[in-house]
Amino acid sequence: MRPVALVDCNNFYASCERLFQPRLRGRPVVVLSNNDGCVIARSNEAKDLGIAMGAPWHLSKETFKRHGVIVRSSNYTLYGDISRRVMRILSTFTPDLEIYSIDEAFLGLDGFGDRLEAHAREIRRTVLQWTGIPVSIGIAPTKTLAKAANRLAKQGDGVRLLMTQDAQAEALAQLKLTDLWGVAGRMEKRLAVIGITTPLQLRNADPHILRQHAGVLLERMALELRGVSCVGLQNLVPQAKSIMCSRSFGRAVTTRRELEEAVSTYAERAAAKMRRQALCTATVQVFVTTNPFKTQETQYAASRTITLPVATADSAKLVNAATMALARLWRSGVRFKKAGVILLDLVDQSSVQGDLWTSPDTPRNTRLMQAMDKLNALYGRDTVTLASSGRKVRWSLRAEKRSARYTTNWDELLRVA
DNA sequence: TCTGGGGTCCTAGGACCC
DNA sequence: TCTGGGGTCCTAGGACCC
Repeated sequence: MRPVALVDCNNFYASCERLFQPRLRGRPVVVLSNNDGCVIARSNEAKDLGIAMGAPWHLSKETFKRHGVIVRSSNYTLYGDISRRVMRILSTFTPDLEIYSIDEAFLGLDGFGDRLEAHAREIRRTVLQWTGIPVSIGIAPTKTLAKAANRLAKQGDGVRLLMTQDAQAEALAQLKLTDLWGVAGRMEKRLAVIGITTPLQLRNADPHILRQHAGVLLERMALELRGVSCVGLQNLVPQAKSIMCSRSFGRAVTTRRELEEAVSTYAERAAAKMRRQALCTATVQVFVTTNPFKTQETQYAASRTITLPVATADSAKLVNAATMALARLWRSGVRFKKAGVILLDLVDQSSVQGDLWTSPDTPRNTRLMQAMDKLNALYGRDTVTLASSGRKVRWSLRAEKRSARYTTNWDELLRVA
């Protein structure tokens, strides 16, 4: 049985804010989302006041004031920086580290025998001492159980082991279904239909019945709750599969021009983020929604996907595609509240290459520069590399998974472009 | 007036092909 | 009047996570 630890920073954003402002310690602190829209982090004191995750600020301002709640706008640059420091420390404790989110990591802890708990306490002490961030650690044979252990660790003294069947059963008996990793409101209702209302019932349920009525994820979860590991540790950071940029509007948008401007900006930002990861794509999706909180207003939510003939990392082409997708979503008279652009089917720019033959009549350097110019125009600046031998120029870009083709035929390349 | 943003995975159903 | 069936691919949408 290979023990897995989940290390989770307590109230991460709120703890980060406290690092540099000691006066925040011991007081209720909340951190707000992007446009100071809603609560995305709470200190324990704020939780004790009953402030809910996701609570809209404009509805709770008065209550916050009354209780002396300290409110901060979010500072993602700071949180990212502190996160990297915490993760670096964790990486010194094990070679098996999976950074799961900005404030959580799974650690493989093989070979510690009965010193597991002492080791966990050492990790906890070190992170706190070196960064000032308090963490909780749950240890179990599977990730799902480690998650549950972590939740109980937070209620206790910061470390919780669930390495035996007895300990696991006792722990699951203390939790609600929705405390489990992967069960939220909708799934809770679906499980209730087949008579499952507690984590222990889920653990003991027939996996085949679960798969039929609640999907393959729940089947896997039941196995994980029994201590059968189905979700392995990933210590390599996987390549992104999609990159998104989206925003809610401060007020409803009703003109096509405004909506187009917003979507163009998002497409550019998403493309820039994609290039930073040396990826490119042929698939651009745009989505729009009305304000779901205004239930008396007519609701509209839709998305459209455009597939380009060739993959690219070039902003202009992606913006163009996004605009085309938006044209199919536009409806006059609709009060748009949010829009976004998602780049899908991302692939490595360097994973595709091709050969082209240049004219022997021009000097080699000129030929290369001409080739580079053409490829840059096609795929976006700095996304193409060339290597030449004789008249042959090998260019590298990216492979396209489904829809985009690549070709070494200049005419077709230019026509497509 | 004011309710986040960035992801992953799964599935239902339509299009299309033979 | 009767009006295939099976397979794959793709899209949109749902559910969940932090």
